[in-house]
Amino acid sequence: MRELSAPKGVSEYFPPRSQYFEFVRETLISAAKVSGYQLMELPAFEDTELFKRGVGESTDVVSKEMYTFEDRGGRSITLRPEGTAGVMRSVIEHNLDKLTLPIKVWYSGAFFRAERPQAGRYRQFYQVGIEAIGLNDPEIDFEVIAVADRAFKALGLKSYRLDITSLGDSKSRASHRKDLQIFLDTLDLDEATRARAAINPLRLFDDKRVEIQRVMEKAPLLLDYLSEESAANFAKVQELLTGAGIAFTINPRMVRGLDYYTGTTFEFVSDKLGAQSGIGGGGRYDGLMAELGGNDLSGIGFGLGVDRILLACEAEGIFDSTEVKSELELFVVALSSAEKNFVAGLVNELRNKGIKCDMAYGDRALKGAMKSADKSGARFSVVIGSDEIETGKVALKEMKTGTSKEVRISALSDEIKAN
RNA sequence: GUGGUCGUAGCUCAGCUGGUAGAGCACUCGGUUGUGGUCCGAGAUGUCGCGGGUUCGAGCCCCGUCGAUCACCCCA
Repeated sequence: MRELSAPKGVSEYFPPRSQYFEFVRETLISAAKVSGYQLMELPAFEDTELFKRGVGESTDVVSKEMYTFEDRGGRSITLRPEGTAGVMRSVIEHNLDKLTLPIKVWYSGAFFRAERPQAGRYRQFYQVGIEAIGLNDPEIDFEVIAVADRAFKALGLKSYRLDITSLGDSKSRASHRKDLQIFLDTLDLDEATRARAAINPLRLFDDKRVEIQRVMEKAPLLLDYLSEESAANFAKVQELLTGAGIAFTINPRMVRGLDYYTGTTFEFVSDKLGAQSGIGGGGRYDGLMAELGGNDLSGIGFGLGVDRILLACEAEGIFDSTEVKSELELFVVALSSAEKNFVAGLVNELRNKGIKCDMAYGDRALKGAMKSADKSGARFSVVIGSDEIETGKVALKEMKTGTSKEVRISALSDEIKAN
């Protein structure tokens, strides 16, 4: 048994798999950037109060999954369990809402939830998210969903679906909640289920037990209680999605875990994963900013789970066909220890010119050095002995074909760039 | 927080009804003088998760503990 090991439930990415993680994360970020979103780099921990007020004390995330501790000044600090609340806090704090609206930002980083780990669920996990704040319009709802969809398509994902619904405005929700409560009172539910319903009656729509699902088929749906304006907005979002060729399913039984969602709400689900199949989700949040003490601006955003998306990519075999390695261009081998210094200098110079290259370290025999050249994945290799240093010419060998070509050392970088 | 399964070399695992450990892959070196990917040969590596107990004797049985994993709750 090792003395030290990683804390329970954290994900770690190291070579060679880390390159796929990086590829996934960068692809997700690119989709946000190409749509005009700008970076917001925020702290990984915040005042505990922010999440209690922002995410909602009735949620499981806040009531039992937060990493909360007291710092040396006696302040209650919490490692961020999600990204939206922190973005809102920063926008309010720095008066970003005085700028042109909407504010469009993206973020990426680690998030923390003290849950029991399982496939695709970690205590520290990675998300890429975007927020568009200060505009309540179907076209921005559509844009946000389209950013996520574009990201998934860019990765080459196929086996995923998009569920959407609308939670309407506060009036729609209030009247629905009343009717739903009356309906639930007619049911014979066990205590645990009843307790869950008391916190958020919508939760029952998401229950995995078939008995509950069957009973809930007759329950009143929030979608039928939408105000005229909400319904019109939702219809417009659907129209835009359809026009863009983005397939979706209206799922009136969809339930999200965070309290702040209103209006358009959506979820991307992969069917190649286990129980934790949600690869991203988000929605509109009308009252959040005001709740946190800012102007009453509406916003919409999403969070995408980088860990789960990586898992989904692997499950779909995407990396079998896609080349994601940032390929090393050249591997330099010194024939003997006499040429070591020359090689170190040459490699350093080539790197200055932007050539991705590496060399054989230590005192390995030529065969061993060539083996590491092979494993490095470099496109070309060069062996340098006293002859090469004397003539200034080397045999530039293309590893895949095994053929080589005589090149002047001074022309190496140009030759490699040209190929 | 609850439940199932599992914990043997770097990795994947084998180890029959208890008699003090193996395979494949990977790794290092070599197969005569400066070239990798195939092939052949040689070599190194384990307090069998940890702590107790039963036994003449435990990797194998019992208890505890830690960890991993999957599922529930919930969620990215």
